[in-house]
Amino acid sequence: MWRGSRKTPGGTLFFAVNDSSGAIIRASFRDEIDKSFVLRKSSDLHTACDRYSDGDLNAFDYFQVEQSGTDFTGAIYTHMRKIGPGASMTYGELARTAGFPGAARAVGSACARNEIVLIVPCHRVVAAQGIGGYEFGTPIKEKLLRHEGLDNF
DNA sequence: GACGGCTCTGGCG
DNA sequence: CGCCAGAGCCGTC
Repeated sequence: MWRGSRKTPGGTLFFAVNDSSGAIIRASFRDEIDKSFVLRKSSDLHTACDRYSDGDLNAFDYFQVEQSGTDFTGAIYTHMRKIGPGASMTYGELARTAGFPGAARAVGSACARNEIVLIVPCHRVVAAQGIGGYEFGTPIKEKLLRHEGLDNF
């Protein structure tokens, strides 16, 4: 495992990657990565962050992710990654799309437990009435959405 | 049981 | 319209 960090429009993103699989296992706007992991200052993920910041909003598309969870959260995260940049979906819509109609609230919980922020774009999931909540504060969520071209929040 | 990044309805101004 | 209870709803711990 190795770790790294890079500045993004949402603040500094701290991440961890599994070197055997190459998959991202953690990404957060808080520095909560295991310090025993080797620190890397550059990688394709670092460059992807730079590209994303420069406007290449699909820069994370190719990256593999590994995240523990249940069948439910797995389905939610999978369908979450299908929400393209510049788009958004409500908690209820995502629930229905993933095959769990009526589970809007549970989707909120799944978003809150997402351990690979930004790459798994939980910030694109909004409430039916407004922007909805965010683990690191709605201002950051708003900045990200704005960066992706959604000014209506 | 209890608790969340929810949602819809109904009332009130 | 907008704002504020109230009451369901669903998966987790």
